[in-house]
Amino acid sequence: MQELSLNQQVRLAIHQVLAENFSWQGSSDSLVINQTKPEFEGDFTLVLFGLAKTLGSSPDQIGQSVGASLLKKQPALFSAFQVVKGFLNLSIPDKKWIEDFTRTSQNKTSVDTPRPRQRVLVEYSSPNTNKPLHLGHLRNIFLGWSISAILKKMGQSVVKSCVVNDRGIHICKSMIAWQRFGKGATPTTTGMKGDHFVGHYYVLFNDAYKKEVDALVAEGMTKERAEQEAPILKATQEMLLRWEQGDAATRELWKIMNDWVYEGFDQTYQRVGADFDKIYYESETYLLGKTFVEEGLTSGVFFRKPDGSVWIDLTDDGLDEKLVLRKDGTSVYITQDLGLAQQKYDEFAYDQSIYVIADEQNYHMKVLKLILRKLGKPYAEGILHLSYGMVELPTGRMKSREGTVVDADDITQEMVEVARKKTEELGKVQDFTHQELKELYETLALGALKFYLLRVDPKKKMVFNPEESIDFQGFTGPFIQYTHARIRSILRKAGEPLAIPINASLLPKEKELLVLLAQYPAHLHQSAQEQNPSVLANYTYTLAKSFNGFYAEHSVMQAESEEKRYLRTKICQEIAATISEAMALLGIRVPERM
RNA sequence: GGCCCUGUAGUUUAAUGGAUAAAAUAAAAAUUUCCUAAAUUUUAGUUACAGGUUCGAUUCCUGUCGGGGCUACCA
Repeated sequence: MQELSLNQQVRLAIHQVLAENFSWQGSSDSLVINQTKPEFEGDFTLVLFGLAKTLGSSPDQIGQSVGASLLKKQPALFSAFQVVKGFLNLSIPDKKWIEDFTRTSQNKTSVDTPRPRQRVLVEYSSPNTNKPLHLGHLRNIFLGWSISAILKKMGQSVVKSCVVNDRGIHICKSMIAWQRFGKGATPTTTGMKGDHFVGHYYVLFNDAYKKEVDALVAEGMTKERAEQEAPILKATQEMLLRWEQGDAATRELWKIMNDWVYEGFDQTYQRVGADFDKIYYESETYLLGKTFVEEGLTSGVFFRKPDGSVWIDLTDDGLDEKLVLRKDGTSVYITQDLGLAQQKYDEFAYDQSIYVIADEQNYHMKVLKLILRKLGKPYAEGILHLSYGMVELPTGRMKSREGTVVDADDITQEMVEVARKKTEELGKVQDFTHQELKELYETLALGALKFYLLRVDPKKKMVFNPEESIDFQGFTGPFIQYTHARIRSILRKAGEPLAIPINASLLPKEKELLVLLAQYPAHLHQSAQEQNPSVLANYTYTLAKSFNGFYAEHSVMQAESEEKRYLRTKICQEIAATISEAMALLGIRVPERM
């Protein structure tokens, strides 16, 4: 049988006493038990107000009664209590903390998974193939990767997938521009990374398009009309049509340009540590949804308008009528997604299908799930939109057409430069080989970048200021990496502790660390449950911060006694291991030295 | 217009309805004969506004004002 954590032991004990003393019927989960605020004596705090109401007794009376009984019944678990203004503060003896610490550190794998193993599909990073990745994509990638790692850690079976939007008007724009302005240039002849190369032609398209629109407007056409009539746009639309008809030349150019982009994407993915178990290409899946249209018409979920287009009426659900098939018979975005959802289910029989997509698509995802539900698809309920806020600049939203995007490769390289500069200034690793230095810079650069994007609640939009760049000090990845390197440095010298002294007393800084370490599983669970890596990021930072306070005040190697040296060495081991594991779940490596 | 999200120190972010709202950064200062000063310590500064529910509201509800997104026979 698995032993209970301290937290659970306390909760259970309180529950038992309440049942005995007051015949209380509530569940132990409904008890509000917090960590005691530092300005009060104690470790755990039971909030009494809610109980006072249901028990018809004063908070003070309940607190006194429960406190006294706990002390009497479980003197090994509780050493003291105090009732302050409706709060029952309970103290746990040092011995108990150390016991719990040694037990959990010996039994590291006990991040228990009570829930049955589930099959989870996580889709993240679904780029268009007409331009390179930017900072927003990075947030998406890091989130998706991290949540996959966290769910795996919780014992679930995770498949990471990616949908490549390789087809459509956007890539045709780059193709047209390349035909007209490219003069046969390639990434090789220009020395450009493939995705940037293709993105360059996307920009050229927009420049040319804008010029044509302006010219038409100057001739007296309205802007709306001009935007539809611009010859280069017409040409693009014709190209898309030829693509759909399977025109060989069009398909060939399309393939060449997409391959250039993939080469570029792959480099970026590899550098930032993104990987996928399954890649879907829109060009191979975009027709899948059409079978749904027949099915929906038959079952009466969809209806056909006189012009031949097919719709679904969602007004009863507070939404609009939504088109699922154009009058010309071609399918739209939502229809493709219906088909893809089915395909994913056929292939992986998932319990849960997570889509990591920006919150601008909240409506779309709501509709997707709703339609599948109306069609009676059993897997509809497993669909989950992990909606994240977009990364904005101080001036507002990033716009690729206006050239205000923060490019993913650029920002990564910038971080590497910062890492190099700082490392050289500090001069702590002058014995590193060229290769070791290179690796260190990558580790630090990506640590800074990933932590920056993951420390914020995914649901919230975030603002990135290119002027200020990303810090290496304070609430950052490198801060935690540095803390890890410091600990490892101690451990290289200290060796293995021979015994952990159960009866040692704890100094405040030591105890603080034990308390924090005991909270790790709870934070891990929370971040999995909320699908929110920032919980883990915040926790890890607090742990590192707390260690640095300890480090400044106490010496491990020169401890007051051998007993203390062993205890502190053990604490160092556990902190390092926890930091390392938590950071790994965020996709961040931690160095031995820096 | 309709629907959804959002408003916390100068700035970027925390806080299952719980005690005196917490960090970082920017600012001012202090700490290296001692395990890595990418660190630590100290000082000053915040819940848009008005109501309501509650023993208790940053959190829940209503309204006002600000910001954003969606509302395509684009993806």
